[in-house]
Amino acid sequence: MRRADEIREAFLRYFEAQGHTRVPSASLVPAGDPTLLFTNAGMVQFKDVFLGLEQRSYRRAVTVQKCMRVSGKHNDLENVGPSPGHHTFFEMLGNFSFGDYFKRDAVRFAWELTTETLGIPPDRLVQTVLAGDDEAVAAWAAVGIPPDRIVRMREATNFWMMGDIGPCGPTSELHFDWGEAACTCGRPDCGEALDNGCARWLEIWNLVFMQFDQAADGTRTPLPRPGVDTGMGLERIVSVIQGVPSNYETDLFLPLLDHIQALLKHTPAQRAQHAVAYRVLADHGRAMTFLVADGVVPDNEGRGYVLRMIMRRAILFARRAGARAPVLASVADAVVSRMRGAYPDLASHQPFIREVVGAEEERFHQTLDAGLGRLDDLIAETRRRGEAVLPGADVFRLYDTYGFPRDLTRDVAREHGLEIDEAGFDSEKTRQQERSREAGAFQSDARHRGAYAALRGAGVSSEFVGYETFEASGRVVALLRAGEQVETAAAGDDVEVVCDQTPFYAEAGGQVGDTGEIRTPGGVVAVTDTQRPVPGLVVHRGRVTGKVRVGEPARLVVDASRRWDIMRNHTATHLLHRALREILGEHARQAGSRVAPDRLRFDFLHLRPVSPDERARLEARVNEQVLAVLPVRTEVMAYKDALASGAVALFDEKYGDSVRVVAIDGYSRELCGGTHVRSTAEIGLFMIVSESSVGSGIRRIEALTGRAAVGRAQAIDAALREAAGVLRVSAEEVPDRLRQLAGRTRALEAEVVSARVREAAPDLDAAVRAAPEVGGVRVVGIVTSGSDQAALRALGDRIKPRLGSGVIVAASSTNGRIEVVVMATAGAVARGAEAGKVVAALNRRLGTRGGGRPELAQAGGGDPALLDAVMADLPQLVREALGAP
RNA sequence: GGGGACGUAGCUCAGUGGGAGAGCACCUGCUUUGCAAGCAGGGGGUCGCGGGUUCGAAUCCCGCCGUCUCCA
Repeated sequence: MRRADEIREAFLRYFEAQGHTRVPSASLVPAGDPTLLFTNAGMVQFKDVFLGLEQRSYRRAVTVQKCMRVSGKHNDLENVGPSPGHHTFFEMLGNFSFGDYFKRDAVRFAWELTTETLGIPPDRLVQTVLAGDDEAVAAWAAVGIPPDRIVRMREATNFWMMGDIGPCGPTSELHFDWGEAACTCGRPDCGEALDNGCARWLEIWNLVFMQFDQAADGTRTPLPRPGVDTGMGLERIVSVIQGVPSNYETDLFLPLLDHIQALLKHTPAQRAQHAVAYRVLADHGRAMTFLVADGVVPDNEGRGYVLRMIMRRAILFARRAGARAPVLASVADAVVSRMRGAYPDLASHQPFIREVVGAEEERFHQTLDAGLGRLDDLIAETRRRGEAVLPGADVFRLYDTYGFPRDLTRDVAREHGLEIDEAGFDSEKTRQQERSREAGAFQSDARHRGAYAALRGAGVSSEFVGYETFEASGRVVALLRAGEQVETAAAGDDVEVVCDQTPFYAEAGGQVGDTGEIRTPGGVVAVTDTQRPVPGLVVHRGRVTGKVRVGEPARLVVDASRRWDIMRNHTATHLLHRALREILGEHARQAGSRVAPDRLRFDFLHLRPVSPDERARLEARVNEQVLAVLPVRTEVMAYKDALASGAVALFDEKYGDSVRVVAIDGYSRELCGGTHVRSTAEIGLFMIVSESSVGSGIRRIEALTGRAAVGRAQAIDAALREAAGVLRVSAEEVPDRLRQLAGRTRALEAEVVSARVREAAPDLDAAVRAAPEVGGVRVVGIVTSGSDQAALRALGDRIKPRLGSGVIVAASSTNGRIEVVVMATAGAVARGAEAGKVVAALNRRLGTRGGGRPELAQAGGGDPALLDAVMADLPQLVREALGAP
């Protein structure tokens, strides 16, 4: 038996021996590809190469690619666990030809590798081709497979397309025959040709021959330089070679299953009983570990949401298998120790993985606890109604709004002898799905790149010379107006200009595009933005004055002071990245950035807010590097050499085989195509202006450098001086003085209320003594000025105990309007003297508006001039309120 | 991208247009010295932020921010 690690390495070595370049696995997060949630095949990182948009220094490549598949026609999350061969995360072995070898060699390599290197008996392998692909049949014949043994299939299984349009072609598949005993379909003619899902036949390798370019109308034209893209699932080939029918019985998974058994303290019998849960934990554990290592953190949308779903599913299965304590962090440890040999960066991210995973597991338990509480209420209510089924809408709300899983609801309901309305739940869920689908989904970006891809295909390209200079001479090689190629552009036109060389930096890696001017003999284009829609093509966007023509010489001049601001911010971004990892921990990797002239924005992985102390240390640390006057150097080297030298690569960026490294002497090394100052001293000053959250697990820092930082420092200083002047203290004393004043203001406000009450106090006793009685209810009226409703309430509260039983009307004329509070004691209310009724009567006389409850009512507005007369007439008013004559 | 819920004292939360609350925690005193001690008193709040409606908004409406959650 051969170990999976050996098989993986044997694959890479075989193709290296055949002249292939070993290319590292790309991140699970596809670089700059909004059409794809995760890298789901080996060819993803070569997509632009196949599309002819990108050149590599090699024409043959071999990879072991990390892949995620969570949804699609062949793979739904529900299958993972019950099925022995489905995974969310897997490794794809692949070899690629970019216009180099084609069918004959691809077939020969596949045959040699499987039968000789891996030693699979030839008679256990079955070949399929697309019906009519004689070239493929001939290729197999060349390695000794009789054409009558080759299975011809339809386009549905043996034709591959990247999307609606673009490269596509026939495929040839290699299937493994587990033998008659493995047959599950039971048909006498059981064979691969039936394509009926029989377990006897296992697809192990798919060879894609990229032969055509499909247009939007469905027509296919032959590609000038056809290529090859193959994919073989590592887990499957290992199961074949190790002779086990389930991927989970290979040495890729057994150590994980053993670890889980120890974690759950299960006997072998219990392990067998919970086989599905074990598979789910092992599979999802791998997916989760690799995703977090690639910078994905649990979230409520996009990739992070998929990660969360996977983790929660794993936790639920663990619970079902008897787990009562957190398990995921421990599973992640097992994955790291099993896979760190092939993926060394797993180990360096282990602390962060543990933290992310542990926090998510804890959060899910909170969600479950909260949901259980709501479910208890729901069950009690259903029983009270004498029903035996929980309504589908309620069960769905529990799931949709509170994240409480349907399966758990069912389990708990059954413990109480109740069922759930499954059909009702389903129809609610269907409705929600329809709503969401209508709102749109991911869309392809292939179309709008069409015009640029055509230019590139016609041999148009631009060389960037802006690392060394802000000005250059070139020639206008293309003009676009409204997306169409034109020969000339006149004054006022908004155009896109392409020149053969340019000092303008096109927006990339978070750095914004340059602005400036392009001068030609006949006119000038004021450039407001620079973009690179496809590799190798720089597009200047701007408005024409005069006239511009294709073929004219051009002088390209970048707005230098703006570019300097950008360069200061970009170099500062690198310093900040390094400082973050020093101070917060190595997990604090970049998750996005924007480098503009007026500020820089930097997003990074971190699970907590950055404390004021950490923020101050970050700022100080970056400024230390500025003051150290460190030289900034760039060099171009091979990708793997750059990584070996310790350069930081970003997981959401895409790199060719040759990369540029920006090194800040002795402090930071990053792969980066951006523009930088020559020495950190040129940054001048670095200042953090804000720290915030942009989603779970990701924080954002915004900062300034150079001119902007100085301007801000001056503005803050001026504001502080002004405040100090107003407060008549030194700048340092401002915070203490403000605290003191705020406290004093609060005390004074309280004082005013009690003073008003006290002031009125001598009158209170008199007023109470003089209070007339109307219909058995004593009536106290009191008028002040300048009191708000809170003060009037306080006044009423003082009168109440002296009165015993009765109605109190406290009024005030304040700021040209009346404020009234009416209180009625319980006894008065019992006799019909409700505060609300009294206020209603007052409203009629005073023009105030308001109301309230029987014990307390308030009103305001009205005409203060009427107040005294009306208050004198209070007894009559109360009489009306009582309904007496 | 679409939907739902939540945001009130340090914590957990109640409060559906009329006086900002409870439990726990904290402070003081008394009592008691035995397991979540008791009693009395007290401090602590921009009711997420900003608009609007209203005589009056924690409460209703709009926008924003944040958190949770489902779907794509």
